[in-house]
Amino acid sequence: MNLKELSALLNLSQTTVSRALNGYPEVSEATRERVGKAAREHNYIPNTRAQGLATGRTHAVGHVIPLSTKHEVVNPVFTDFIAGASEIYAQENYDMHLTVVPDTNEEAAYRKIASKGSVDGVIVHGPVKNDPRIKLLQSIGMPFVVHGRSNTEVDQDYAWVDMNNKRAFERATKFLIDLGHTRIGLLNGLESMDFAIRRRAGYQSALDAAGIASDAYLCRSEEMTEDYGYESTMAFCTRDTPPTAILASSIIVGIGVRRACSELNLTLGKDLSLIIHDDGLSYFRNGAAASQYTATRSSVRQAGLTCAELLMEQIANPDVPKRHVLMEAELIIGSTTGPAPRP
Amino acid sequence: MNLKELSALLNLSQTTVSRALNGYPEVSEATRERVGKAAREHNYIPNTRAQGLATGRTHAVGHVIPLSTKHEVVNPVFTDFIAGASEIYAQENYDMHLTVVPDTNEEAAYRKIASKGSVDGVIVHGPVKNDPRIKLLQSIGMPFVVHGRSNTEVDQDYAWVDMNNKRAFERATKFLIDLGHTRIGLLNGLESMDFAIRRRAGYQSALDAAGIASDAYLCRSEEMTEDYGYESTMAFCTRDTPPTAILASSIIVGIGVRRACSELNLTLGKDLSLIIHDDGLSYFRNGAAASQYTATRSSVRQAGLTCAELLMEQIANPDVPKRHVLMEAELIIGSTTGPAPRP
DNA sequence: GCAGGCTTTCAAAGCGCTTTGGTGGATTGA
DNA sequence: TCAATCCACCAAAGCGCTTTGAAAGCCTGC
Repeated sequence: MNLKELSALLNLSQTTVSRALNGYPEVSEATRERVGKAAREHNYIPNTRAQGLATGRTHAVGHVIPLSTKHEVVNPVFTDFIAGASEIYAQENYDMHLTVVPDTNEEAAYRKIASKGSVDGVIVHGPVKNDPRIKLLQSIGMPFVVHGRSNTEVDQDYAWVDMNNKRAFERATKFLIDLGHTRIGLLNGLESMDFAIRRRAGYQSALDAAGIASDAYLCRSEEMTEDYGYESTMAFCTRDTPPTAILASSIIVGIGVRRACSELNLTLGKDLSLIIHDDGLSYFRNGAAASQYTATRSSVRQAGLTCAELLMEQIANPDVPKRHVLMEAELIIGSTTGPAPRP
Repeated sequence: MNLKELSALLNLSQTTVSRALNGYPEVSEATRERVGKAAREHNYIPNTRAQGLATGRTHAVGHVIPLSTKHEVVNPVFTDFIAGASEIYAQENYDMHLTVVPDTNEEAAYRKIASKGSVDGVIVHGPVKNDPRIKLLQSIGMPFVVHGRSNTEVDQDYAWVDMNNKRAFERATKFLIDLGHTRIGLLNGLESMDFAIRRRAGYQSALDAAGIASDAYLCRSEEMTEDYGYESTMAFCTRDTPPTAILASSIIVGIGVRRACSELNLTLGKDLSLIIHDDGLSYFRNGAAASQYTATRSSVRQAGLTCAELLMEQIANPDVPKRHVLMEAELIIGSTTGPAPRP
């Protein structure tokens, strides 16, 4: 059933039917109801492509996942972000397009997305240092919101939603230092990514403030898998002077650390302290059990929701000033931290 | 830059430019090259909406996530599936649309997707028993592939890709029985879902074969979160007669079981045996470490890839007979299983 | 030298919608 | 009663592409 058929059925022009359906005032209440009823009865739904062609609006947004960050799509953090965003999309009747772009020619990919005209705006994932995509999207003139930030050298006139990564990791590190730890391992995410750079900076800043020299061996940077946590802990603990505490960039890495500990017969919070960053992942609740992790917590689902909101806002009104949202993480005290063991 | 502008620039008709770009034979090699060059130089990319309107093809597929399965989007299993599928999409230059539909009016949602005309086909996730969506999509006439199956009462003429869930869980249960276990807990997924029903059947069938009565208390059904594994194990083990073995539907549930064990000071493979189903999740490799889980293994990423392939096939040629792919799981022996402890 | 057949190009219709710019008829005010 | 206003509706253009049907130009071969 299309507009033409429906209007023929009703003995009305396409114009009138279209207006009736879209709530324009120049239609009598009587016909509006008649049209609405018929549309419902015959399951009439406007063809989005045609609608998009005519209006220039697609009612869809794109999420572009660079393949360069290895497999960001499969990152549970990404998944929870998407879930948050799609709450807004469902509500606003927007579609979500997922595009995985190979890193070979990212610029071309974004240009393509823009000229294909299949989305009204995009969310930029996994910003790196001085991310070229920002300038690119600005020049193309496509509305976008960045999940995270790029560093400050780039023109700041873009919308972003970020967590205060530096502050969170600074606090966590300081918390460990206050407990007497001096050898603190950092299992960071990929340090090509902006968030990881900031976390590293926070960690470093707390060490500096306490006058503790940092040990390059204790700082690792990888994709945040369970295995990464496991392998790193195993490597750390077969060393002469293992760290007495570890800061892990994700609960998933933390799970790997825990597995290594149980294999090595170390008790978390006693033999080894652990603080994780808790994104509030739906499948990995860091609840109030005896084994709760000490954590910096900030909901990535909420971040997704906020990003989507900002994007909707920008699409609706492109001239609105670009907003920035910086979320602070809470510090949750669990059972995985304790005073540094005496040597 | 659009077709009109481009053809004006080249002093050619839109027809010729379009044909040149789409590889039609009735264009001289000379002009084809001239057109191709100009298109590249001016970053001309056809507008998908217009192309879609004209051809009836969108070059996009839809993944519809029922919200009824609580939050399937955030299920890491889903995520890995998507990653596999998008490999094919990237290769075939297809877009992926993600739609989260509230379970209130699923039928309407699918109809809507069909008439909106924004996708050429869909992948059906999380089929339940006697899933109404199958009949619906068949009647609408939209190409689709089901990840999983619905039970056999439904007309079988549809394409699906599934893992042999029954067989896998039957083998795993038998493996435990052979080790002397008789009280075997089952931490199943949501038993509204087809896959969970089959797993349950496999479990039951092995018990029956061994003449072991099943204990309703030992069978649980929930969303496969880490917490579910943890809580269930805690509940089991504060009982008079706890199970000596557990079968968990996902590595994530298994991780929760392990956490509970370390909290309860139980050694996996000695005090409690555990077999998980391992979907081969990218962020949770069940590698060859000392703590490797005994598992039934089948790559969900591969399943995603295969689903996408079948869908492409069907879109290209709707009259092709519907294919079914049934993947067998391997049984991997790790360190989390051992003989049943003597009472 | 010209009908017939190729090759290469084009104008125009159409995909399903929105939107512009009317039009005809009822209603109002003097 | 007639011009001025409104109201409710409509025909047609246009969004950017593909595709049909036709035509122009160039070879053939008799």
